[in-house]
Amino acid sequence: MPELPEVEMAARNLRRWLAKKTIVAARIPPSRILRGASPPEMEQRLTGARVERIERRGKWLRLTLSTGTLWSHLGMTGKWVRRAPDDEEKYERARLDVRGASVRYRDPRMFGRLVLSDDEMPEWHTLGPDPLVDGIDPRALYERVHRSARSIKEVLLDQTVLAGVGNIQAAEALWRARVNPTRAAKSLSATEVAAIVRGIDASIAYTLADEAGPEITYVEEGGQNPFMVYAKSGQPCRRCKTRLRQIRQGGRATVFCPKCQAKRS
DNA sequence: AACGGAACCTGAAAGC
DNA sequence: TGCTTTCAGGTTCCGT
Repeated sequence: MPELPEVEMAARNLRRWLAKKTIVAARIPPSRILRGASPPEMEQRLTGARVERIERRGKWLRLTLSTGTLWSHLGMTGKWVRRAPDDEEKYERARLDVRGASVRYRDPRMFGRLVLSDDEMPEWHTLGPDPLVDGIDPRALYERVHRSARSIKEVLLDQTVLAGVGNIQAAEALWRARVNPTRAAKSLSATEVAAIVRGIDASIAYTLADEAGPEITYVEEGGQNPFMVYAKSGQPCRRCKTRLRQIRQGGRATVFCPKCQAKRS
Protein backbone atom coordinates (compact mmCIF):
# COMPACT_ATOMS: atom_id res chain seq x y z
CA MET A 1 0.00 0.00 0.00
CA PRO A 2 2.49 2.43 -1.21
CA GLU A 3 2.49 6.19 -1.18
CA LEU A 4 5.18 8.65 -2.21
CA PRO A 5 7.86 7.48 0.28
CA GLU A 6 7.46 3.79 -0.57
CA VAL A 7 7.48 4.50 -4.31
CA GLU A 8 10.55 6.69 -3.85
CA MET A 9 12.29 3.78 -2.08
CA ALA A 10 11.25 1.54 -4.97
CA ALA A 11 12.78 4.02 -7.44
CA ARG A 12 16.05 4.11 -5.50
CA ASN A 13 16.19 0.32 -5.33
CA LEU A 14 15.42 -0.07 -9.04
CA ARG A 15 18.17 2.44 -9.89
CA ARG A 16 20.69 0.39 -7.93
CA TRP A 17 19.54 -2.89 -9.46
CA LEU A 18 18.73 -1.96 -13.06
CA ALA A 19 20.01 1.43 -14.15
CA LYS A 20 22.52 1.33 -17.03
CA LYS A 21 22.09 -2.42 -17.28
CA THR A 22 20.76 -4.65 -20.01
CA ILE A 23 17.79 -6.93 -19.37
CA VAL A 24 18.98 -10.40 -20.37
CA ALA A 25 15.66 -12.16 -19.70
CA ALA A 26 12.09 -11.05 -19.05
CA ARG A 27 9.13 -13.06 -17.87
CA ILE A 28 5.69 -11.43 -18.02
CA PRO A 29 2.84 -13.83 -17.25
CA PRO A 30 -0.61 -12.66 -18.36
CA SER A 31 -2.42 -10.62 -15.71
CA ARG A 32 -4.94 -7.84 -15.45
CA ILE A 33 -2.31 -5.27 -14.49
CA LEU A 34 -0.72 -5.23 -17.95
CA ARG A 35 -1.42 -2.52 -20.53
CA GLY A 36 0.00 -1.36 -23.82
CA ALA A 37 1.29 -4.66 -25.17
CA SER A 38 0.58 -8.37 -24.98
CA PRO A 39 2.67 -10.41 -22.53
CA PRO A 40 4.78 -12.07 -25.27
CA GLU A 41 5.28 -8.70 -26.93
CA MET A 42 6.41 -7.22 -23.62
CA GLU A 43 8.86 -10.05 -23.02
CA GLN A 44 10.26 -9.58 -26.49
CA ARG A 45 10.67 -5.83 -26.19
CA LEU A 46 12.14 -6.02 -22.69
CA THR A 47 14.68 -8.70 -23.49
CA GLY A 48 17.88 -7.04 -24.66
CA ALA A 49 16.66 -3.59 -23.67
CA ARG A 50 19.00 -1.31 -21.79
CA VAL A 51 17.54 0.55 -18.80
CA GLU A 52 18.55 4.14 -19.37
CA ARG A 53 16.77 6.02 -16.59
CA ILE A 54 14.32 5.51 -13.71
CA GLU A 55 12.14 8.36 -12.51
CA ARG A 56 9.34 8.75 -10.02
CA ARG A 57 6.50 11.22 -10.09
CA GLY A 58 3.86 10.88 -7.40
CA LYS A 59 3.07 7.19 -7.15
CA TRP A 60 4.21 6.44 -10.71
CA LEU A 61 7.53 5.05 -11.84
CA ARG A 62 8.90 5.58 -15.35
CA LEU A 63 11.63 3.31 -16.65
CA THR A 64 13.11 4.65 -19.85
CA LEU A 65 14.42 1.76 -21.92
CA SER A 66 16.33 1.66 -25.16
CA THR A 67 13.26 0.00 -26.72
CA GLY A 68 10.43 2.00 -25.14
CA THR A 69 9.06 3.10 -21.79
CA LEU A 70 7.86 0.93 -18.94
CA TRP A 71 5.46 2.58 -16.50
CA SER A 72 4.78 1.05 -13.09
CA HIS A 73 2.14 1.86 -10.52
CA LEU A 74 2.18 -0.21 -7.32
CA GLY A 75 -1.53 0.08 -6.53
CA MET A 76 -2.23 -1.20 -3.01
CA THR A 77 0.06 -4.19 -2.70
CA GLY A 78 2.67 -3.86 -5.43
CA LYS A 79 6.35 -4.18 -4.61
CA TRP A 80 9.61 -4.43 -6.58
CA VAL A 81 12.00 -6.88 -4.94
CA ARG A 82 15.33 -8.51 -5.74
CA ARG A 83 15.62 -12.25 -5.40
CA ALA A 84 18.08 -15.03 -6.08
CA PRO A 85 17.66 -16.29 -9.68
CA ASP A 86 16.05 -19.60 -8.69
CA ASP A 87 13.88 -18.27 -5.87
CA GLU A 88 10.16 -18.45 -6.39
CA GLU A 89 8.15 -15.36 -5.60
CA LYS A 90 4.47 -15.73 -4.88
CA TYR A 91 2.21 -13.33 -6.76
CA GLU A 92 4.99 -12.50 -9.19
CA ARG A 93 3.59 -10.46 -12.10
CA ALA A 94 6.87 -9.63 -13.83
CA ARG A 95 10.47 -10.68 -13.73
CA LEU A 96 13.42 -8.75 -15.15
CA ASP A 97 16.86 -10.34 -15.03
CA VAL A 98 20.04 -8.36 -15.50
CA ARG A 99 23.63 -9.48 -14.95
CA GLY A 100 23.93 -10.03 -11.20
CA ALA A 101 20.29 -9.43 -10.25
CA SER A 102 16.84 -10.93 -10.68
CA VAL A 103 14.22 -8.27 -10.09
CA ARG A 104 10.60 -9.21 -9.54
CA TYR A 105 7.36 -7.28 -9.37
CA ARG A 106 4.93 -8.90 -6.93
CA ASP A 107 1.35 -7.77 -6.47
CA PRO A 108 -1.19 -10.04 -4.71
CA ARG A 109 -4.26 -7.83 -5.19
CA MET A 110 -3.34 -6.68 -8.68
CA PHE A 111 -4.43 -3.08 -8.26
CA GLY A 112 -1.10 -2.04 -9.70
CA ARG A 113 -0.27 -1.44 -13.35
CA LEU A 114 2.53 -2.20 -15.72
CA VAL A 115 2.39 -0.34 -19.02
CA LEU A 116 4.78 -0.70 -21.92
CA SER A 117 4.47 1.99 -24.54
CA ASP A 118 6.33 4.37 -26.80
CA ASP A 119 4.36 7.47 -26.07
CA GLU A 120 3.51 9.47 -22.99
CA MET A 121 0.88 8.50 -20.48
CA PRO A 122 -1.81 11.03 -19.57
CA GLU A 123 -1.74 9.84 -15.93
CA TRP A 124 1.86 11.03 -15.63
CA HIS A 125 1.18 14.49 -17.01
CA THR A 126 -1.98 15.31 -15.10
CA LEU A 127 -0.19 14.86 -11.78
CA GLY A 128 0.15 17.93 -9.58
CA PRO A 129 3.50 19.06 -8.17
CA ASP A 130 5.53 16.30 -6.54
CA PRO A 131 6.64 17.23 -3.00
CA LEU A 132 10.15 15.80 -3.52
CA VAL A 133 10.78 16.38 -7.22
CA ASP A 134 9.24 19.87 -7.47
CA GLY A 135 8.66 20.91 -3.87
CA ILE A 136 5.34 22.37 -2.75
CA ASP A 137 4.75 26.10 -3.03
CA PRO A 138 2.39 27.02 -0.15
CA ARG A 139 0.92 30.00 -1.98
CA ALA A 140 0.25 27.94 -5.13
CA LEU A 141 -1.38 25.20 -3.06
CA TYR A 142 -3.56 27.77 -1.31
CA GLU A 143 -4.66 29.20 -4.67
CA ARG A 144 -5.38 25.73 -6.00
CA VAL A 145 -7.43 24.70 -2.99
CA HIS A 146 -9.10 27.75 -1.54
CA ARG A 147 -12.34 27.47 -3.49
CA SER A 148 -12.96 23.77 -2.92
CA ALA A 149 -15.95 22.82 -0.81
CA ARG A 150 -14.51 19.37 -0.18
CA SER A 151 -12.77 18.45 3.03
CA ILE A 152 -9.03 19.16 3.15
CA LYS A 153 -8.31 15.47 3.74
CA GLU A 154 -10.05 14.47 0.51
CA VAL A 155 -8.45 17.32 -1.44
CA LEU A 156 -4.98 16.21 -0.33
CA LEU A 157 -5.67 12.77 -1.82
CA ASP A 158 -6.39 14.30 -5.24
CA GLN A 159 -3.32 13.45 -7.33
CA THR A 160 -3.83 16.48 -9.57
CA VAL A 161 -3.48 18.71 -6.50
CA LEU A 162 -0.33 17.06 -5.13
CA ALA A 163 1.34 13.98 -6.58
CA GLY A 164 2.04 11.12 -4.22
CA VAL A 165 0.13 12.09 -1.08
CA GLY A 166 -2.02 9.15 0.03
CA ASN A 167 -4.17 8.22 2.98
CA ILE A 168 -1.33 7.95 5.49
CA GLN A 169 0.63 11.03 4.50
CA ALA A 170 -2.57 13.12 4.40
CA ALA A 171 -3.57 12.06 7.92
CA GLU A 172 -0.04 12.47 9.25
CA ALA A 173 0.40 15.91 7.70
CA LEU A 174 -2.91 17.18 9.10
CA TRP A 175 -1.97 15.95 12.57
CA ARG A 176 1.40 17.69 12.33
CA ALA A 177 -0.33 20.88 11.15
CA ARG A 178 -3.02 20.59 13.84
CA VAL A 179 -5.74 20.95 11.23
CA ASN A 180 -9.04 19.08 11.51
CA PRO A 181 -9.40 16.71 8.53
CA THR A 182 -13.10 17.53 8.02
CA ARG A 183 -12.48 21.25 7.47
CA ALA A 184 -13.66 22.46 4.07
CA ALA A 185 -10.58 23.31 2.02
CA LYS A 186 -12.01 26.74 1.30
CA SER A 187 -12.25 27.54 5.01
CA LEU A 188 -8.48 27.29 5.46
CA SER A 189 -6.28 30.37 5.78
CA ALA A 190 -3.04 30.71 3.84
CA THR A 191 -1.25 30.23 7.16
CA GLU A 192 -3.01 26.91 7.77
CA VAL A 193 -2.22 25.72 4.25
CA ALA A 194 1.42 26.63 4.85
CA ALA A 195 1.36 24.56 8.05
CA ILE A 196 -0.04 21.62 6.09
CA VAL A 197 2.77 21.97 3.55
CA ARG A 198 5.33 21.80 6.36
CA GLY A 199 3.42 18.81 7.72
CA ILE A 200 3.60 16.98 4.39
CA ASP A 201 7.31 17.71 3.94
CA ALA A 202 8.10 16.61 7.49
CA SER A 203 6.01 13.45 7.29
CA ILE A 204 7.53 12.37 3.98
CA ALA A 205 11.06 13.00 5.26
CA TYR A 206 10.26 11.07 8.45
CA THR A 207 8.75 8.11 6.56
CA LEU A 208 11.66 7.97 4.10
CA ALA A 209 14.18 7.90 6.95
CA ASP A 210 12.20 5.15 8.64
CA GLU A 211 12.05 3.04 5.51
CA ALA A 212 15.69 3.28 4.53
CA GLY A 213 16.85 -0.27 3.91
CA PRO A 214 16.79 -2.97 1.28
CA GLU A 215 13.11 -3.86 1.38
CA ILE A 216 9.97 -1.94 2.18
CA THR A 217 7.55 -3.32 4.74
CA TYR A 218 3.99 -2.05 4.78
CA VAL A 219 2.26 -1.57 8.13
CA GLU A 220 -0.26 -4.31 7.43
CA GLU A 221 2.59 -6.79 6.98
CA GLY A 222 3.60 -6.48 10.60
CA GLY A 223 6.53 -4.66 12.14
CA GLN A 224 6.33 -1.49 14.19
CA ASN A 225 3.91 1.23 13.18
CA PRO A 226 6.14 4.31 12.88
CA PHE A 227 3.32 6.79 12.32
CA MET A 228 1.87 9.46 14.59
CA VAL A 229 -1.82 8.71 13.97
CA TYR A 230 -2.26 6.25 11.12
CA ALA A 231 -3.79 2.96 12.34
CA LYS A 232 -3.61 4.27 15.92
CA SER A 233 -7.25 4.94 16.63
CA GLY A 234 -7.95 4.67 20.37
CA GLN A 235 -4.32 5.21 21.33
CA PRO A 236 -3.21 8.38 23.11
CA CYS A 237 -2.12 11.36 20.98
CA ARG A 238 1.62 11.71 21.40
CA ARG A 239 1.25 15.45 21.91
CA CYS A 240 -1.68 15.71 24.32
CA LYS A 241 -2.57 12.11 25.30
CA THR A 242 -6.18 12.47 24.14
CA ARG A 243 -7.55 9.28 22.59
CA LEU A 244 -7.17 9.39 18.81
CA ARG A 245 -10.40 9.04 16.88
CA GLN A 246 -11.17 7.38 13.58
CA ILE A 247 -13.75 8.62 11.09
CA ARG A 248 -14.60 7.83 7.48
CA GLN A 249 -14.11 10.31 4.64
CA GLY A 250 -14.74 9.44 1.02
CA GLY A 251 -14.75 5.78 1.97
CA ARG A 252 -11.31 5.99 3.60
CA ALA A 253 -10.32 5.87 7.24
CA THR A 254 -9.00 9.06 8.80
CA VAL A 255 -7.41 9.10 12.25
CA PHE A 256 -6.96 12.39 14.09
CA CYS A 257 -6.70 13.92 17.53
CA PRO A 258 -10.01 15.54 18.54
CA LYS A 259 -8.20 17.92 20.87
CA CYS A 260 -5.15 19.25 19.06
CA GLN A 261 -6.95 19.06 15.73
CA ALA A 262 -10.15 20.55 17.10
CA LYS A 263 -12.41 22.20 14.58
CA ARG A 264 -11.88 25.90 15.16
CA SER A 265 -12.70 28.70 12.69
C1' DA B 1 -19.01 19.70 -12.46
C1' DA B 2 -18.97 17.41 -8.29
C1' DC B 3 -19.97 13.78 -5.07
C1' DG B 4 -20.97 9.27 -2.84
C1' DG B 5 -20.67 4.59 -3.47
C1' DA B 6 -19.48 0.36 -5.74
C1' DA B 7 -16.11 -2.15 -8.10
C1' DC B 8 -11.68 -4.24 -8.87
C1' DC B 9 -8.70 -8.36 -5.79
C1' DT B 10 -6.55 -11.19 -1.93
C1' DG B 11 -5.27 -12.07 2.79
C1' DA B 12 -5.15 -11.01 7.59
C1' DA B 13 -7.57 -9.84 11.61
C1' DA B 14 -11.57 -9.27 14.22
C1' DG B 15 -16.22 -10.83 15.34
C1' DC B 16 -19.51 -14.42 16.46
C1' DT C 1 -12.26 -24.11 16.61
C1' DG C 2 -14.16 -22.50 12.44
C1' DC C 3 -17.12 -19.79 9.64
C1' DT C 4 -18.29 -14.89 8.46
C1' DT C 5 -17.48 -10.18 8.20
C1' DT C 6 -14.59 -6.28 7.88
C1' DC C 7 -10.81 -3.88 6.51
C1' DA C 8 -6.49 -2.56 3.94
C1' DG C 9 -1.45 3.21 2.55
C1' DG C 10 -5.19 3.07 -4.82
C1' DT C 11 -7.75 4.25 -8.77
C1' DT C 12 -11.74 4.19 -11.84
C1' DC C 13 -16.33 4.05 -13.24
C1' DC C 14 -21.19 4.86 -12.78
C1' DG C 15 -25.41 6.94 -11.35
C1' DT C 16 -27.42 11.08 -9.17
